[in-house]
Amino acid sequence: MATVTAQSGDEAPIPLIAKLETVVRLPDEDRRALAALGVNAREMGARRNIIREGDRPDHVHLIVEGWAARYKLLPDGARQITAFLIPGDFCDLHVTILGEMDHGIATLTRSRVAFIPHSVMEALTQRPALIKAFWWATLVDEAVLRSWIVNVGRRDAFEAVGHLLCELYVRMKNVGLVEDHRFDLPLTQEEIGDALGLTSVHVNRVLQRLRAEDLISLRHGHLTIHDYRRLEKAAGFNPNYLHIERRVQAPASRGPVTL
Amino acid sequence: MATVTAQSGDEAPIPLIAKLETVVRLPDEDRRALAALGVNAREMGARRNIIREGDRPDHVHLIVEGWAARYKLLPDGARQITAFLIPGDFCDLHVTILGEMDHGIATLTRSRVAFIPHSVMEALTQRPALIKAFWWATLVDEAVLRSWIVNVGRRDAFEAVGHLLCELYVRMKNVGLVEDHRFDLPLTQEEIGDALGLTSVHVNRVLQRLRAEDLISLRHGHLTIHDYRRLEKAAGFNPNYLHIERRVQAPASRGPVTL
DNA sequence: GGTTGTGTCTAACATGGATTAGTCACGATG
DNA sequence: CATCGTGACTAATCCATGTTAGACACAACC
Repeated sequence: MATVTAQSGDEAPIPLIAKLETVVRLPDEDRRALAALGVNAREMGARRNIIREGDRPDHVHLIVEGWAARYKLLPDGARQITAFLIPGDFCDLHVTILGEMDHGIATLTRSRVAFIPHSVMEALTQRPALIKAFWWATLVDEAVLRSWIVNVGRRDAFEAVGHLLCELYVRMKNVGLVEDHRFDLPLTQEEIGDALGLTSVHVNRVLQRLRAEDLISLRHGHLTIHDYRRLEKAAGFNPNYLHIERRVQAPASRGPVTL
Repeated sequence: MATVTAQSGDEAPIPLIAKLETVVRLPDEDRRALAALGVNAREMGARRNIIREGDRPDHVHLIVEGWAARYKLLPDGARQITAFLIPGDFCDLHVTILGEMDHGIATLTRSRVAFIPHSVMEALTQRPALIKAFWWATLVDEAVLRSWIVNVGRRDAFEAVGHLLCELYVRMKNVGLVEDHRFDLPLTQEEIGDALGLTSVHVNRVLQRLRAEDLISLRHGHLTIHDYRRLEKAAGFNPNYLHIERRVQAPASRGPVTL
C-alpha cells in the first residue's frame, strides 16, 4: 500500500513519530529513541486481549501496526468501546498513576504491539521534548473523547456514525494510511455500535442510509468516502479538535520538515 | 466550612496543589509557583462565558473557586456538557496546540478564575515535576471522560445519574470540599441532563427515584448521599479510575504530609 | 406586595432505537 | 462437499426516554 510519508523519503513512516510531530519537530536523538520502541514489537492475532480490566501491567503498550479497541464491560454484559487505537497510539499510559486498569484493551486485527518497560518510559519522559509531546498527544486524545461524548449524548445515530467515520478518516490520514479517500476500516457493525451506544441492527440501518445517500461505500473492511464535504456537513464534523497541521499531510517524501 | 487539608495545617488548601499531589509530592518551589497562580484571580458572576468556541485565547484559565462547565453547542441548539470543572481544574490547556477552542466554557456559579499567560505556563512546564504532574492530571481527566462515555452510551438514566453523583462526590472529596457525605452541587436538572444526554424532565424522574429509594437528598443545591455503598452499587461505580490515594483524604490538619 | 425569572415537578402523548428472532452469504475447516 | 462460524441484513414488536405544555415554589427586584 502506498502511504504518505512525513518523515524521511524512502522508509515507511513511523506512526508514533508522525503523530507527535504533528505539533512540533523532535530532536533527532528523541526520534531515534522512539523508533527503537517498535523494533521488537510482538505479533498478536485478531481479537486478543492486550490487557484486561484490573490488570497491573509492568509495561506500557504501544500499537505499532493494526487496530485495537479500549472497552469497558458492564455487569449486564453490555460493552462500551471508548477508543479505537491505531498505529502510533499508546494503550495504557495512565496505568502508572492509576495503579490498575479500569478497562480492557483488545486487538481487533492482527497487530504488532510494543511492550515498553516502565524503566524505558521513565527514561523517555526525562527528555523535555518527549514528555511535552506525550502530554500534547494526551490532550488530543482528550479532545477525541469529548467528541465521542457529544456523539453518544446528543447526536442521532446517523450523525454519530458519520462523525465517527470522519474522525477515523482524519486520524488515518494523519498517520499516512489513507489513499484516495479510501482506507482499511476493520470494524464490524457491532463494534461500531458498541462505540456509539447503538445496536448492530441500528448501525446496519444507518450504514445503508449512508450508502443510499451516496456518501460512502463500505465492503470487506474497506471504506471509501465518496463525498467528504457532504459527509462532514451531515455529521456536523469539524476537524479542528484533531489539530491537523497541513505541513504534516502535504510534504510527502520531501525529507524531514523543519519549522 | 471545615475541610480536609493536605497541605499546611491552618491555611485553606489550594485545590490545584491538592489535586496534583494526589500522585506525588511536589518540590516546595513548585508549590509556591502554583500557589502564586491563584492570587489575582478574577471574580466572575454565574453563567458567564469564560471562553467561547472558536476563541484563540492568550491565557490558560484555571478555576480557583466555584463551578464551571465545558459544553458543546450543536447546530440544532442541543447542548452537550463534557465536563464539570471544579476548583483546581484547568479549562483550556489544549488550546496551545489546538489553536482554537472547539467548545465553550462557562461558569455555573459565582467563581474565581485565574488567567494565566502562556509565558507563565511555558515557565511552569520547564519544571520537570510540574510538567509530569500536569500530564498526570490530564491522564486522570481522560479517565473521567471515558467514564462519561460509558455513562451516556451504555448505562440507563438511573445508573448514569447515580454514577455522576458518585464521581462528583469523590472529586469534591479529593479537593477537600465534602463534609459528612454532603457537598454543594450547584447544578440544575437541565445541566445534569445536558451532561448525560437526557432531558431535564427525565432527570427529574430519576432524581425522584433516587430520593424514593432513600439514596440521596438534593435540595437548594446541596447534595447528601445517604447510603454511599448502595448508590455506588446501583450505579456500577468503581472509583479506581479517579486514583484516590488514601493519604490525601486522611491526614486532616496534621501539617504537611511527606512521603 | 405585585411582578418577573428561574428551577422543579407533573402529565399525556410521541418516537428513536432496542429487542428478538430470525435469514442469508461467505470463508474456513475437516 | 458438508459443516461451522461470523458478519451482514431484515422485520415485528416494545419500551426508555423525548416532547410539549403547563402548574407551582421561591427569590430578587421594583
